[in-house]
Amino acid sequence: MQKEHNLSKNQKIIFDLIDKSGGPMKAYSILFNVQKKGIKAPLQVYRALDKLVEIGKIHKIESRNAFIACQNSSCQVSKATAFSICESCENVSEISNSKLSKYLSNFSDDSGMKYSKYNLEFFGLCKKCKSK
Amino acid sequence: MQKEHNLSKNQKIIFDLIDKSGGPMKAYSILFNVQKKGIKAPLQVYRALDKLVEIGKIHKIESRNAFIACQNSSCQVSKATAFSICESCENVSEISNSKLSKYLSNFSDDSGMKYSKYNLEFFGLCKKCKSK
DNA sequence: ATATAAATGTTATATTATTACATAACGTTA
DNA sequence: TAACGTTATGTAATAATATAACATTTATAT
Repeated sequence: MQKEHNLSKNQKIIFDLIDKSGGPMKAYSILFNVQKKGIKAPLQVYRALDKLVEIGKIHKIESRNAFIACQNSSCQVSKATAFSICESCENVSEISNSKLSKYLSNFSDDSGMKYSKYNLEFFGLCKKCKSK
Repeated sequence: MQKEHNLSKNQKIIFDLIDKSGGPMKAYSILFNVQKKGIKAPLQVYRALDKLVEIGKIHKIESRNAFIACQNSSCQVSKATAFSICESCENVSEISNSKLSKYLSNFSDDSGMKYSKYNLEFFGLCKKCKSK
């Protein structure tokens, strides 16, 4: 069970925006969209994003410098994330596949390193783009 | 068998630097280091980096905005990459584990999307940092 | 030789993210 | 409720990462 976090004002505004957008959003696009709500500076956005990432409400798509709302209600606070990214339309969706997450969470190689976190990004063409 | 690529002058200079460094390097640190060799502008660095990534001689560590020489002689031109990253000392190494790469290369979910590429980054503490 | 593609050089600028510092709101517990 | 510590906010400046646009040169393949 995930801990309830009471989002602050800025955190709520920014989370709602990302969540409603249904896809990944970039920090300065978020900034532009929330200026009418009084959030005027990049740092205000980045601080909210940092917190939202920390508590697992959003994830950063590293290869795109963009942020997406967590689509996985049982998300383990961003410790194990996987995304599929269409290289044509840039659609992103979160993969929740228990076999995959088990496999990766338990993965260990011969380095003797124990991994506490991973992020996986798959790339390809989505159905729509493939059929064009 | 990997195709031989004849690196251009700038590409060679930049690849050699990254390769000799033994770890990930950031673009502007590369720029600083090659200025004595006549490479003066960011774009010259980024162009060489783009090409080196394209042909699989280096990989980008997305979560760190850094570039590392491919440590895997049989690397499939950057279509399938996995790294382990120490969150304390920032040491990065490329994971080459055939089971893992087979598993991920063949992975497909119920989206009907066929993935042509993936990048996986594991995070944790390396042996040295763990024992501190 | 000549056409074509690839690489280079240069300037300017766009995009992404953080530092530093001051203030306000919130939550606890004495 | 007052005092304290923590978290969040506001604001300005700047650092770090990356690309656009354009001119020229070098390499490669007929």
